[in-house]
Amino acid sequence: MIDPRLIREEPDRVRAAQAKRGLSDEVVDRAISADETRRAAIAEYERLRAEQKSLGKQIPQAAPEEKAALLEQTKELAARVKAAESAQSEAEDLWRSTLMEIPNVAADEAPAGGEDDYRVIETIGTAPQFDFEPRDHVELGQMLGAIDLERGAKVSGSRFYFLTGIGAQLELALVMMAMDQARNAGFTQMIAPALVKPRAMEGTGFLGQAADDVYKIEDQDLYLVGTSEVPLAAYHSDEILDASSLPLRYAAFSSCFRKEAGSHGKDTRGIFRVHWFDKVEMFVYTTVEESYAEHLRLLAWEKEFLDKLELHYRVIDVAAGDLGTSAQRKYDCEAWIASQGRFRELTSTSNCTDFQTRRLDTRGRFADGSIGPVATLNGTLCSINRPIIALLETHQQADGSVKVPKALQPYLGGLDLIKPPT
RNA sequence: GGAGGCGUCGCCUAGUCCGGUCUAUGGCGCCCGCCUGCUAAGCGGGUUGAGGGUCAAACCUCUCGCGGGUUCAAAUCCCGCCGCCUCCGCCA
Repeated sequence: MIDPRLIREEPDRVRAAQAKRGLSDEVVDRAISADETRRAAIAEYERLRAEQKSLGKQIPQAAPEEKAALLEQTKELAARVKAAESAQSEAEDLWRSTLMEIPNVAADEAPAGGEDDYRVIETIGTAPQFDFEPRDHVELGQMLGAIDLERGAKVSGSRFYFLTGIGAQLELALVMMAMDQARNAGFTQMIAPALVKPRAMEGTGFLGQAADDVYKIEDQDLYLVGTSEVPLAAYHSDEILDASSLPLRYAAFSSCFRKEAGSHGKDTRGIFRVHWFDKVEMFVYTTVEESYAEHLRLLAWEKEFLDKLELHYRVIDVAAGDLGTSAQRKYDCEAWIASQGRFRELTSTSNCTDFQTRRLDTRGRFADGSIGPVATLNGTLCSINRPIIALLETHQQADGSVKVPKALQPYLGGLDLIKPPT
């Protein structure tokens, strides 16, 4: 949720932000009028309620002959208070739900426009050159006994898979490498629940435009998370954090589930776009002022991880219209996927400023004793599947074997070359 | 899943049976001040959060796990839910 004061004090800034994302600004006018209605309703209710309270106080001391008249009066007033109260809460609900429709105000620096309007910030390394016909990860995964797609489909349906043998080892190695890196950088390691209550989903902004992508548990008020950003953002909900403890840096491992509705026919081959995968995610609580610098640090940690995997990748500044509800700015790291001849998203880091914390009621108590908003940021450290794809395709050899990047070798028991099982 | 107990302003706690003066008691911690060469002790004051209102204030409203109900009036009575604890059952 954006700062309600923005609507009242700088509505034009919000209108401009909507336009930058390619959204209509009529919601701004609705929010302004909902705010006015709400404040009028509050004033009316509070006026009646104050009257009711003061009359109520007179009743115990009232002389018996006055009592009946007083009771009559207060009884009538009670009905009006009740009506005013429900009018007030109705106005409050409308105001809140209108505000909730408004996504975070994109950073001035974020490019305007949609998915294709990103700006390339930098490109690292060069595309691998092969003196043979390179295989894609599906073929390599099969040759190496690492990925079993047929049985994944048999057991769970399309966009499911088993990681087998060296594939399973690769996941564990990547997870450990990511977790070690995070811990060394001062993150607290976490294993987070993959099922959450509506509050957590709503609070992180995933029940808005992304709702179609979210699995809901039948007959229960629980959702499967698409990222551990969700449980981590809700982790400190309803809390006031001591600002001197900031930044709070968490690195969580969890499974992630996505319906991938609306992407039928897209990336159907292999394990690039799947309904379930595991991920190590960085999540930070910090001050709004520090969040911009922290965002660059998260990006640096993502790059460090990709560097260790010796991948060719680029960093893009995602355009406003493609930011998602909560983000103020987002950088994606896209690795070169040889079989596709293009860069594809492997990791992503977002600065959500105080958008999520406002919804989830997480605040900070600062050195001067004041209480105010704090910011959240998230960043993928390792999304497992896609790094495996990039790894296999980038480091493949003519015979189908795959070189293991130096940094990953210790996590595979010193293995430097993955060979097809004999 | 069954039975019982509990949930009060950072922590502990009084109040709940018997509704109104609860504007929620006291202690700890914390903050400010006084005092004392320093420190400690002592003394005095402050200390939930949100919203409305205002130039700022004053002031007002809400907040005793959450939601509803009864009532002129609810921490207190009634109903539902959630969480925690104990025991039993089941289970990885």
